[in-house]
Amino acid sequence: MKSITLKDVAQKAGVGIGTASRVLNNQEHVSEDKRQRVLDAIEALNYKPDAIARSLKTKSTHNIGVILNDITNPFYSELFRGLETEAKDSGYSIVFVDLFLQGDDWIDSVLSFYRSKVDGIVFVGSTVTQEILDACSTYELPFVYASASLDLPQSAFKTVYSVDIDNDQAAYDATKALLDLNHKDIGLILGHENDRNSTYYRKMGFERAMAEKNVKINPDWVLYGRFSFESGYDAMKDILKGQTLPTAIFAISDLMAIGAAKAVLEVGLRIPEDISIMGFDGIQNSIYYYPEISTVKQPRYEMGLLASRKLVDLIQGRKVKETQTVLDHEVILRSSVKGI
Amino acid sequence: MKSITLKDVAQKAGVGIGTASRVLNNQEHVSEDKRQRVLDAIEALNYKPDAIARSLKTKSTHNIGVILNDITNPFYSELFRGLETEAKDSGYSIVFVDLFLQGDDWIDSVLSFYRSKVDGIVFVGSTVTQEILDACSTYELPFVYASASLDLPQSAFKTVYSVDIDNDQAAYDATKALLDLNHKDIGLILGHENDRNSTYYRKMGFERAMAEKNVKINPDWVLYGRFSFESGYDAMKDILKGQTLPTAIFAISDLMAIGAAKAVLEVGLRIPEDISIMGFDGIQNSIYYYPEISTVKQPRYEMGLLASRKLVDLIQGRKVKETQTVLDHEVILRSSVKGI
DNA sequence: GATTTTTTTGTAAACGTTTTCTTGACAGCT
DNA sequence: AGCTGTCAAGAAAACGTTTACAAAAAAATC
Repeated sequence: MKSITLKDVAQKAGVGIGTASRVLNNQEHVSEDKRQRVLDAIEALNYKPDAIARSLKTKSTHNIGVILNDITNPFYSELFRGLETEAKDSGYSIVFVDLFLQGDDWIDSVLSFYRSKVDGIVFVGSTVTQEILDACSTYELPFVYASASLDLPQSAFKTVYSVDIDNDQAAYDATKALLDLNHKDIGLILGHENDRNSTYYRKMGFERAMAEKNVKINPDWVLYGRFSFESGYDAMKDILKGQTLPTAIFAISDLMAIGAAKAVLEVGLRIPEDISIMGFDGIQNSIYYYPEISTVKQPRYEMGLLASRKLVDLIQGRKVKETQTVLDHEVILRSSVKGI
Repeated sequence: MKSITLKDVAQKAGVGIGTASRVLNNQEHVSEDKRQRVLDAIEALNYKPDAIARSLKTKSTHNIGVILNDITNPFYSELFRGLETEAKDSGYSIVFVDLFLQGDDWIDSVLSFYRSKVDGIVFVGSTVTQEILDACSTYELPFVYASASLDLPQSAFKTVYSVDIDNDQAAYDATKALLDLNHKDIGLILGHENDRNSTYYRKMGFERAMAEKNVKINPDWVLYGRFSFESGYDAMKDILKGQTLPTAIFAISDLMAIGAAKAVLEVGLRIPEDISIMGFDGIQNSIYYYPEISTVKQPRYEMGLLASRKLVDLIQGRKVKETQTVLDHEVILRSSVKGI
């Protein structure tokens, strides 16, 4: 079963292969007469151009590589949806890698993307490191960061395109919301300990808000997790073992907030009467928990969409207006939080 | 910046391009001497073979297309993880399409996969239709269904490879568990109404268990949702409006079960004292809800893994032992359920 | 009507591999 | 020494496009 090529089309239409190609990519310099003949032939033979052969010539696969750490985390899957939809609309396909089970080796994935010849890469939720920058630069791969913080000397930033919220400010706002409700004993559940990404900046925002009101931070109530249900649950268990308890918990992911909430309820304490819970991300889940989890909502779909759009602009050599896009966040108070 | 090709390598090594290629794909018939020279040249030049050019010759991209309906649904994202990991381990990359926002047009995606020349396709959660079968057959694309039911005359099945649980039996078992706890007034929250996929079979299992115990089904308590939190919540709201209430709810996804649970708690009823809740899928979420949601656990990671493995076997022309693989499910009773 | 300019067209050369052929070398036989 | 068979290796064709180039045709100019 031989597949039909452009040569067949040209033959059938009685034109040269060059002309057929020009019609296919509707370029100029072809008479109306022949154009129609070629179009008819394409139709008649049900010809579909071979993307591989085309890529070989044009050096463009119309594939975008996406690397992220945990597609199972609703925040990422919702962001990813934005990415995918927008990419599709621009005529690009997504080649996907989840690093969760494959060691956190971002560089290796970049290499593998280079080998498979994607047109560009979106890094989701990764810290920007010099190493990654270098890799992308040697391979001449355009790239965009989504939901990622920039852990580099300011000078290196110029070339780095990203879409994110202001994590410091967002955490500040959330903490402030709790403080405004007269909470002073606030626990903090963070992400990965050595992470210079969101964990780092949200911690800063928390500390800033606390300092501003001259509220002491109890180090026993500041714990590190891994953004997951489980880690939030475990962290809260630890806190609950202590002599004194906080009146509010700020977990920097909704998943951890839900895990923490479960731990609270399990020991017979009430939310929000005994302990208020504040999450982060604004995933669907947070509304459907009972009680509803207060949160800092990130525009995750839009974040993915913009990252995609930015990368496509970069790939196609269009001028990109903003290098770093900072989207708005929103503190949403729900029944998991009450004042004292 | 010119990229280095095999020709450069051959030149540097002082051999013909054919020999260089043979070394690259470590084939036979090349002397140890030259082999080493070529290897050195590859190393020295940091040569990376061009996947596109290779694909053009070999007619194989080492890409696998995956189509699913909602990556945001944890059941799918967890299954997807299995898929992705296993594919990667076999040297394949995943090209991903989520149909959620793009109309449920599976055929269109098949066409687009054909154009982009994937080596095979995994359909996740789709009903097997003749249309899809035909499309894959005309395009000569190997494919595997994961978590999908087969809505076709038996004769057509022979060619269809799939990995799933026995949905009818699983729903039967879950229902039976409730019946064994003396529940008789059981509500059922299903998926999409006209779906001939899991909704259909799980409904059958439910009815079978009820019939077996001669328990009447109250049609007011049988509602259709869309597998999401929201639809479960809405369905439960409807049920709660009625004069009489069921003592147990069986929702055929954990997301809907959680949505339903929220509706129950919201009106001041208790779980499980007033109403027991049973979900389906066994996602992480179900454990971290409070109270913990009982469920029918599907081996979703394994399901993805096996689907991947099966497809790769198919692509590489290996003999595949089972056409239809049926994995074990497990009814897990947790605190959302109690007897009466 | 001859010349120039512009447009259309087909041919052929890429793109970077794999693979088929052919040749050459070398060893193992009589 | 001649013959045969095996193996190594280079040259060249192929994969299906795009595109540069040159030739031909058409249109425009004088």
